[in-house]
Amino acid sequence: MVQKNSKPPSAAKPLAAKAPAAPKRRGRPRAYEPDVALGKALDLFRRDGFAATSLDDLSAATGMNRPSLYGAFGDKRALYIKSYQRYRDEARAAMVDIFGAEAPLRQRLERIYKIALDIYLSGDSGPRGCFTVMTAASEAVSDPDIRAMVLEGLVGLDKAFAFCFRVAKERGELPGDADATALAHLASATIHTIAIRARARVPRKDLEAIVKGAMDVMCAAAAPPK
Amino acid sequence: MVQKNSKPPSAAKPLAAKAPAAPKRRGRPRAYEPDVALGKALDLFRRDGFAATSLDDLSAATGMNRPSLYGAFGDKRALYIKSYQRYRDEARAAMVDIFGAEAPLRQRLERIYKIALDIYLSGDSGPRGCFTVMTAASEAVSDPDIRAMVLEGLVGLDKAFAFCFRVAKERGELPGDADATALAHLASATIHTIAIRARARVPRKDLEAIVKGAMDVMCAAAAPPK
DNA sequence: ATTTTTTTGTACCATTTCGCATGAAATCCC
DNA sequence: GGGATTTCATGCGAAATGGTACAAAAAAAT
Repeated sequence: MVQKNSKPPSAAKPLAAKAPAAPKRRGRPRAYEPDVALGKALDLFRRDGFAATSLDDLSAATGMNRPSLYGAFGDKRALYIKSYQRYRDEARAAMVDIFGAEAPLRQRLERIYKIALDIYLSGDSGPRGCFTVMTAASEAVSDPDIRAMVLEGLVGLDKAFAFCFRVAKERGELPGDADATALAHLASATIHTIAIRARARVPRKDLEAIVKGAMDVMCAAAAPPK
Repeated sequence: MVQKNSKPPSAAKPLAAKAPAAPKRRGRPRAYEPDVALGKALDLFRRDGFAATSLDDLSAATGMNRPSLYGAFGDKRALYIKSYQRYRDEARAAMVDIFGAEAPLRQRLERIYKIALDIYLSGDSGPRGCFTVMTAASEAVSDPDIRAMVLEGLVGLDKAFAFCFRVAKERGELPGDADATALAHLASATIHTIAIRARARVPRKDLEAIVKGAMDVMCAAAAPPK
């Protein structure tokens, strides 16, 4: 029941850093690091989904006993939501720089998909896929709050890609009549398809081939076939 | 505990129709129609996934009590697999004619996506998405047999689309240097993305717009921009 | 009518699940 | 040190879960 792997989560609260070192809390010190515990919970939820992940599993994985879990995160649903928020924050953080970068379109796409593959294929017990896709496909999507988060994640990705393609058009990397929105949806669809295939244990090499083919088509308008 | 909605499943065993009417079984007649029961089970699994669907739910939905369920289909996992097989059979049957049709590429794609949307958006309690995607995203994918089925479903769709695009190339609807495999993966990806978005309750109109944009891009090579 | 065969319906079992109550433990403040 | 405060750890309990035993029921075969 002791937390191993207490790697500092790199940035618990990057902004408005109150209490940077030791806030000197009053009672018994907690035996867990909320951030790493949430990470473990996220890992479990990603692997097994909401319903198939029990509090016992979560307790074992986080090193927290059930009452501590409950006190720290609330009930299972709340923990799931917090896990999902953390996932989105991390994924967004990993991609936001690239989406806003100055590099040419093709290069940005390559970087985005590389990160996506890294995220989807990591995991000790098999590839983990995309949590947004997992959640959308699970029964959790019947929960309006969770569904709203899924929708937000989906359109957020669409918008980021659309921004990319719009910038590329302005730079002349794509012809003026290219449909940035349609290309963005295709780019998102490629994200989704590799997330799904990763879960089915399609090897990375194959996924990379799919990504490459998709990029070729999406960037094709840049170099008209004739 | 009585099965309503005993609509004839249109074709229980279309081929090799043994015992067409009354095989005169020997014991007490069963109070359920295996085909409609399996359909109900499929509906439940599609809505809630494997883990969140209990035998009580299945029993209530099928009108069969638990021992009958067990006797007819085996345990929960076996029932899930049978449900998935049925789904795949139906989806394949709905699409196979179109994939092999003589119509021009664009028209065939339109028809395929129309059917996909019909499948994914139907359901009394919300859109149901694609069972293959659902299964891939669920914990059921850790089961090797189920994973193999998922993989088969994914590559089956890829191949069907690839065939479409290859035929289109031969007919001159696409330039000779078009990458049929890459286009097929994009076509599958479009299927996947609308399945996911349907679960998030994106309205049909929006999904149709996504499909249209994707088709425009995929068929773009047919009419080179210049 | 009796037997045989198949299915139904009820009830049950062992296990798991989620959530919480309760008391012990560890730390800070005085 | 004593009290206050926060957390840990054990474990309970009610409900749900997957699966099954067993007898009654319904039909055909004899």
